[in-house]
Amino acid sequence: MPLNEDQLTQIRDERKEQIMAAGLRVFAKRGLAHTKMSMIAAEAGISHGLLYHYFKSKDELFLQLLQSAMEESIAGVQELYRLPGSPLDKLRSLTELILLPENAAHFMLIHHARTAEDMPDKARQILQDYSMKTYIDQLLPLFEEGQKMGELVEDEPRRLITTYLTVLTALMVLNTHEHEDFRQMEPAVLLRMIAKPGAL
Amino acid sequence: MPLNEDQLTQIRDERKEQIMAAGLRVFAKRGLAHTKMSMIAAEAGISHGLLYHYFKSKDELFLQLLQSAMEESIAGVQELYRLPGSPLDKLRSLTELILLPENAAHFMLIHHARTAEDMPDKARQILQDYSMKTYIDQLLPLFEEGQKMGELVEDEPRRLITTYLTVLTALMVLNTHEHEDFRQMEPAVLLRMIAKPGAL
DNA sequence: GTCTATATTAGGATAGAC
DNA sequence: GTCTATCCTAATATAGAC
Repeated sequence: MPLNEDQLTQIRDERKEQIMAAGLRVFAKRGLAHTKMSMIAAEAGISHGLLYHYFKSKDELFLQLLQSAMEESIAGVQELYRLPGSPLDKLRSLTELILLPENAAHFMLIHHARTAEDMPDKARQILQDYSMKTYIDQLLPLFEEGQKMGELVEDEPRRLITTYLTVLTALMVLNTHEHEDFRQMEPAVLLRMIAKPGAL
Repeated sequence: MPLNEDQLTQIRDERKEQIMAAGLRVFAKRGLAHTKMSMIAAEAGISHGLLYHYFKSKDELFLQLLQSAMEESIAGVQELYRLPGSPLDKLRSLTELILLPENAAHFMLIHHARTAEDMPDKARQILQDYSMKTYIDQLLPLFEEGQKMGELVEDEPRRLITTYLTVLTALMVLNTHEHEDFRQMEPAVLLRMIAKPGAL
């Protein structure tokens, strides 16, 4: 018996999800240029040609993944404000969140988009839409409150946020390549950069 | 009049240096797989074919560059002991050294070797020869002295060194892509991770 | 919807002229 | 010692069979 409209739609949606999950894993590990479509096809367990049935090109697949990775990372920061605890507690949560291995693939994808030399213009556009400034603006109230409460050092807040985010960003990149030389960071050590000594 | 033996040797040495300098710049930026031999030739201002006259293959050129980058980074750490000042002063110098833009290319080359998926076995061998353990062993006396003097926190020293080097390594990678979003780190902020509050 | 050819181009490596 | 022309493989993308 033939498949009806709904069943076909469902198959298509499932396939697309399956391809995007596979694409995220492979792109995160190897970057855009060095990922072959055949790798993604193999990772997703489908044929090479079918990939092109769902995504017009390698770039298009990458761009869709980048867009959703950016959206999720912004949403992650916004979530902080809904957590209980002091500003320092929330920043500890942020630190843990960023260092979580499950999240590494998203961050790595963004890293590749930021650093690869031959990114399509569309990718640069997406990166600009969610620049560091976006994150700083979101975190500013939290840092200012932490300083008022005496939990955080007195440095100029935007500057302090940039510094801390830079370190976290750097670590999440390293974090992806689970290299035995580099240890899993303890949030407490990192927080010493921004917290008043007594507050930890 | 024909060139004599010495002059030919000199031309060859100069060319080789010229190629290696160009190769370092391009490999550091783009990695092994994504660097085309034609890019290095263009950067060095010579033809594609001449490159192969001096280096058997792309891999061979990369491996020679990796080897010397590793040797120089180890030598840099050893230099610390010849500097004047307290252990904390020396660690401040190390931090500055690692964050220096002039050194970024070397570190980036090593980073690519560590993270790319398709590195030749020879590269993995070189990386093992100069693993994190090498650096830790070199820095251990310095950290122990710093702890004895009350300048550094009391954590287990090898663990503390690993943590600090991991952060520095992560930053030097980010440092390479001079991205306006990420600010140049101030050593003082980073040193808060390892120094006793009073010592800074 | 899915697969197996196939066209096409890019890039590593070599050969041979100068 | 240096360059240009060429070979050859790998990988993106498409066409067409099922």
